Amino acid sequence: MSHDARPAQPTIPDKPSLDGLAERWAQVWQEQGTSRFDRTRTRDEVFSIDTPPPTVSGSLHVGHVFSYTHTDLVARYQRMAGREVFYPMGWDDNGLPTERRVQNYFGVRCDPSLPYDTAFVPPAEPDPKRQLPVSRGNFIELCEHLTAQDEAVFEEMWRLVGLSVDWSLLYTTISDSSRAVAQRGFLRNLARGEAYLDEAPTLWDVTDQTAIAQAELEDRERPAAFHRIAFHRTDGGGPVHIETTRPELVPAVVALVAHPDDERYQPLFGSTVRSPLFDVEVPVLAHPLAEPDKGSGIAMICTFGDVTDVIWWRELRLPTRTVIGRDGRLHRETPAWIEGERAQSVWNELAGKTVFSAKEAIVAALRSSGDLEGEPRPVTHQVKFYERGTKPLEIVSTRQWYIRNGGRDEALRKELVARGGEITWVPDYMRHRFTNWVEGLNGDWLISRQRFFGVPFPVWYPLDDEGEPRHDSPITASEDSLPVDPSAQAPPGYTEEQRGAPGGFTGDPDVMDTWATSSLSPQIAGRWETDPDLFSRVFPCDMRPQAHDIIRTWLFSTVVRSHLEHGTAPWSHAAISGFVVDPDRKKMSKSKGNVVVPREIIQRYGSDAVRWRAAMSRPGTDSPFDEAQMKVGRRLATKVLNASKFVLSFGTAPDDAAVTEPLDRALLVGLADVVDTATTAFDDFDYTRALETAETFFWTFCDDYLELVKDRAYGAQGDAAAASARATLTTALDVQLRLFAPFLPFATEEVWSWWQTGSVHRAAWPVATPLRELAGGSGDPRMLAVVGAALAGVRKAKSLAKVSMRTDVLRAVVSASAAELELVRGAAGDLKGAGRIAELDLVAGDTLAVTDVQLA
RNA sequence: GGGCGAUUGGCUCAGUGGUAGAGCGCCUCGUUCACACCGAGGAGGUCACUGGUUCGAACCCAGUAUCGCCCACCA
Repeated sequence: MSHDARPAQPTIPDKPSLDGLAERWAQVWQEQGTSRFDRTRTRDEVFSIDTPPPTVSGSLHVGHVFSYTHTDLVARYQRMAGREVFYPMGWDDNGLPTERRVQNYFGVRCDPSLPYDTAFVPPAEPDPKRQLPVSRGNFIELCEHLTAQDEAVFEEMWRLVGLSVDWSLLYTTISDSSRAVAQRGFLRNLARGEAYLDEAPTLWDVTDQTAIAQAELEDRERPAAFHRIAFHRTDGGGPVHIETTRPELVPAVVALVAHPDDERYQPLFGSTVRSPLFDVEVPVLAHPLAEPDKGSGIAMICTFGDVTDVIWWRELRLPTRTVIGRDGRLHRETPAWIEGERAQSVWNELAGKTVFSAKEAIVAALRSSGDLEGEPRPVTHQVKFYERGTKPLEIVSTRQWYIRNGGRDEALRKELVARGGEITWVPDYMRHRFTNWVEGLNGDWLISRQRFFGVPFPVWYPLDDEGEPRHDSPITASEDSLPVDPSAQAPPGYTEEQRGAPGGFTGDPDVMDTWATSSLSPQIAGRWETDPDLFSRVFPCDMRPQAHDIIRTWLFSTVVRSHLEHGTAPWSHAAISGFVVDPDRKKMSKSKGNVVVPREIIQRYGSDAVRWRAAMSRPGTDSPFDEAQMKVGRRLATKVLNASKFVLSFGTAPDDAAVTEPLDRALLVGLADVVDTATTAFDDFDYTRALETAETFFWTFCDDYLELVKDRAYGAQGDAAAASARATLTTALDVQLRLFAPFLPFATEEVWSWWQTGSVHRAAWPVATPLRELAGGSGDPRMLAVVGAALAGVRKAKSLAKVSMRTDVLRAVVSASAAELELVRGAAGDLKGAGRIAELDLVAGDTLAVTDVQLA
């Protein structure tokens, strides 16, 4: 309250400006530790936020700015409301995106077989077509070098946007402590049997040459063609035609399959057929997944053309005949099951070719052998891609690490759905995305990646007498040795000389997927197991803010890890942001070229304006980018500066000044209601409603209240009436600045500095009761609206007469109901002053109207 | 195929049972005594459609259509 404040000598600029405010105040907040977390506060006093660590290898677009601003709005509110806010920032710098950026930026690629080169310097002019092979150690150094640069740019942006994070809590996902957390989490999973190694068909990206998890898939439409191909019955019957979009997989066929009820094929069940060109004998089998109305109703099962093949292969216990390698090309060697001169010569045409070229070659061969019936029939179908990839995924059989996530376990799946149910979702309907995803899982979580810049698995494998690794008995690192790098350190009980030697050991060559680390962000930020005191004060967290696109990845995997390790949901609230989409409502993406660069927008309109626009997009809702909206936010921020300057120009009232005038009391009571509404809204994470409420009131305050009382505040109605106005003005300003502080941190802090001490962001969130008390327990909140309407009537008369608003009015008549007239009468002096009305008559009427306006 | 959301003035969106709202844009006028990064006033909508419930429906129920997003084992 202004009564408590001890205003410093106000130093108000003649022409207040938004320019440069962000840079100036961001600097001050940093120096004064305005957002510093006090870790001595108890858990119930703390509001902890599990901030999304942005991927630093990309560039920030305006959607990131909006989403992170949403978090900051809540953080600033909670801090003012008295909670000690734990608000860290993290950089997600490990993983494939960083590797790709390094490959392109420096023109290199990682070759783990090379030795570390201490004198290595990256090529001066990277040749994108000819990537220079570098050792794993040099490659990782380049990753670290480039991410450090990127992170500095990100941090500068966040300061400019005004995120009130405690930068002393900054973490990176590739740091020693994050690697230790990820490895510890993994070792715990392994010890409890939740992590396991399995050799299985795996979705494989042939470009990056790594396994991919279900959560990273996306379907894309691709043109394809059905090829109708003849298989030959071994009992001498006529040909059996299958239709396939992948004729290049004919050499990988292991069976044909039709629906058990399909009468057309029932006679064939149990018999065998021979594949065209290769003459490989395969059984004809029945399985309910085969759909009679698809293609010819009978399909060839290959190892592996798609995920259905994998299911058939597994359930029908079929052999494995892989023809596509990890590089996406057909094997160079002739597979063992391909025998005979003709089969061999066909294979020679395919060997080493890409899937695309092999398809052309085999179609030509099928056509000349007469096994292709008719012409291929073009279709469009959905093909699985790695979400960051450019080529369709293949399925290859590999040994990978998995973590149980309910994908193969009904009981665990139910537990995880229940955990999701414990979380308060903002908005609530987002919980369906979570449930939907969990219930649709069809396998465990594949966490290993055949890459380099990531967290290594803290395990080694003993080598048998032939030097072959024994994957069934991994040697694990001890927790106190973490982080470890099994490619550079020997396991307990071995020496480095035994690496690779028979009877010795070999390190696990893989790294964990990014999500296997970032799913532990609460544990990383809260320093799990290395600082139990801190962890107990921040975990489980109060809030997980994030966008809706990564519910299936980051949100879900965090729930999995927390459930398995701690037996709890990781947070009480999940606040889901929407996207900023382009004006055509398409998602912004670099490839579409519709990305809005935040720096330019911030420079043009200012940080507060951009934050205002972010706050106007409600949780979970996508909103189109519209530059015109930024102007509205800028106008508000400017108005705050100018109106504040005006209010303060009246001077503050004496401490014992009483608010006596009915209009002043009405304003305070109305403001008290606004405070209640905004507080409730913020408690529900509904920052948009909090802003709208405060903003609507503020414009009424400026347009009507300020106009009505300024004469009185100057002293036109005597000292007591002036003191009442001044006390109301300063109190209302003080409260409104605090209401706006989360949204417009820079403009409000600037004004605050003119007349208050300390930061507005460490001031208390306003409460309603003192406002109502200052209003003397009375005050009719309708009064301002009614008197404002009467003033509008006078303005309208002047507007219609096309005269200045400053034109004097000789006489005006206000007609209204008795109750309304009573309200107008209470502020008649103010109304006459604001309208420049000499004589004001009040007469009874049905609805409020201003008539008989006689202009001078 | 399953799920979720949306459909209100030219645009972006509030409004969850009681006489259609805001901002932007548009039109008119004013203005340098807080604010031209300004002020005042105005025009503009049968609330996607069809039924139902109700004294009363933008709002509740059932269905339809269109759009968007998420998910799915489409050879």
